[in-house]
Amino acid sequence: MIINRKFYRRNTLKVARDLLGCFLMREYRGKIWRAMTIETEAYHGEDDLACHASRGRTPRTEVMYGEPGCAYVYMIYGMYHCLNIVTEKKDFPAAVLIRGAKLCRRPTSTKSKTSDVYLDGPGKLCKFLHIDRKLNKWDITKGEKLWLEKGIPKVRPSEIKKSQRIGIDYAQYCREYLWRFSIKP
DNA sequence: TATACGATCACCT
DNA sequence: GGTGATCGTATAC
Repeated sequence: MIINRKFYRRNTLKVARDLLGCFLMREYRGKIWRAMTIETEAYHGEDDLACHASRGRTPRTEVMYGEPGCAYVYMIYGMYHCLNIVTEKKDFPAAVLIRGAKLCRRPTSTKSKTSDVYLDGPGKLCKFLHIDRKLNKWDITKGEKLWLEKGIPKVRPSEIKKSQRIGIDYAQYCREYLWRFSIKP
């Protein structure tokens, strides 16, 4: 079931947690890839010094102020892209960074062993799924090119690990927020 | 116009 | 543990 806009128009931390165990779907050149989200981070509002919108509305951050359920894709370090999902009501800047996912593949042998491919890291994830700036501002509630589907069963709170966000040492006290969520192995 | 640096990763020691 | 690749963005001039 495709996740609708109402799901994203909620508190960013809740969306970040609830996106764990969901399926990230990517349609590219006639193929559809499916990956289970296993790690996310929340970036919430102008008061969050780690959030790109902490310096206000700019051409780059504009998408985060728009309707929830859109993709915010930006280039980082000149060589990687990061995929975020815009959350909260219009005009409140927030997004969930998809940091990691597990590709769903068919068994490789008759012993029914699956070959798990981990897209661990936002840059690697985007590279594999061919996600780049062309998908910035893309509406991910349409079920085309890029969207998310509900995971079954839902991940239980006891299976979710909280920790500090990565690579935001500049964010002062905000670096201590436990806004990184991952599924315990 | 110029410059500093980053929501990363691969590779090195 | 550390560093280089590489360029869009924000900020300063």
